[in-house]
Amino acid sequence: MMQSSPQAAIDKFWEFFPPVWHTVRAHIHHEAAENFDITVGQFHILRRIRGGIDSVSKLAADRDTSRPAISRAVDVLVNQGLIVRTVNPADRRNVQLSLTAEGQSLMEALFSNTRNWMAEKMADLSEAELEAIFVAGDALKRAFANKNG
Amino acid sequence: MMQSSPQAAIDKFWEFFPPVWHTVRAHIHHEAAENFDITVGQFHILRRIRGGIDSVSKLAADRDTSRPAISRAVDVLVNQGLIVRTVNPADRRNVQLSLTAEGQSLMEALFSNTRNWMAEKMADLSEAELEAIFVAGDALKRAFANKNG
DNA sequence: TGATAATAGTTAACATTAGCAATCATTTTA
DNA sequence: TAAAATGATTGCTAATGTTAACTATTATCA
Repeated sequence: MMQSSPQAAIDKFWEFFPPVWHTVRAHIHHEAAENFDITVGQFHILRRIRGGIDSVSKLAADRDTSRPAISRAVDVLVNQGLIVRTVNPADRRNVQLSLTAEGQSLMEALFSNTRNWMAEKMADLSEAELEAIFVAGDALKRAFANKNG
Repeated sequence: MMQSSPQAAIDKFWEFFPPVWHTVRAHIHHEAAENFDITVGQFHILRRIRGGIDSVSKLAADRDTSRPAISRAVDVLVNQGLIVRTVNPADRRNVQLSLTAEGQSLMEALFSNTRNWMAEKMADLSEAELEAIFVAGDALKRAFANKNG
């Protein structure tokens, strides 16, 4: 094959990454708004809290946004009953965020919904292609998903 | 290997796709704001115009956003001298958008900058991994990047 | 110890950007 | 030709982001 120079891989990246992410994001946007009454931004905050990113500062760092923006978004989610704030007794400045039972079941429903949709879309991928997603995913994560952005 | 079920591939997708995209987006955000004085949203509009998506309606459809939002963003870019509006003589309702010389050179500089940054990041990927990016990219594009989002 | 700095989070004021509804001009359809 | 549809823009309102200032708590260090 011998087509796989880094430059060509970068071209390929720009060919598939934005449209694929856009499609997935659009699906979540639609589902989240239509069936679960949350925005994509809220979804991504809930997703991170579910993944253990449990403070305003960590969320702000992880999303590359300001603390005030997160603080307000958290306000809304608390009022919606999806997450709770708990003061950390070990450091009373720190407010730990966690999903409520309702928040958890919402996320599980939304994830399961999205997984089913993705599984349909990926149904006719070959074994080799699925394997390539593993290899490429690990490679890209190693190359890009590290601390120094 | 035999690990490559669709379900496992979906897990992998969620493991690498958001953080990788976030890192790339953060780099562009930083470069675009710091050195070129445009926002990420503006960058993505310029990128699409550069790719031949040349009207407000097409941009709105491609970005899954409203025409008014695009129209106003275009206003800003026109005032910045990066794009021009040209009424299409064949259909005078249609306003065709194109990059000015300045817009073109800005995009070329930003792309080249980003390519260099990506090439550094991807420098130590193996030949097999680069090849996997091709296969996985085509597969994901086929699965997700089609008209019915 | 006690003053000072640093950290976590929130609030305030302001700017940007998004959305929907309505409008204008132009083209297509019946 | 009259009515419907399309492309683009503008007015108004809501959501979201940013910086600066403020409160409370913890860490530093002279």
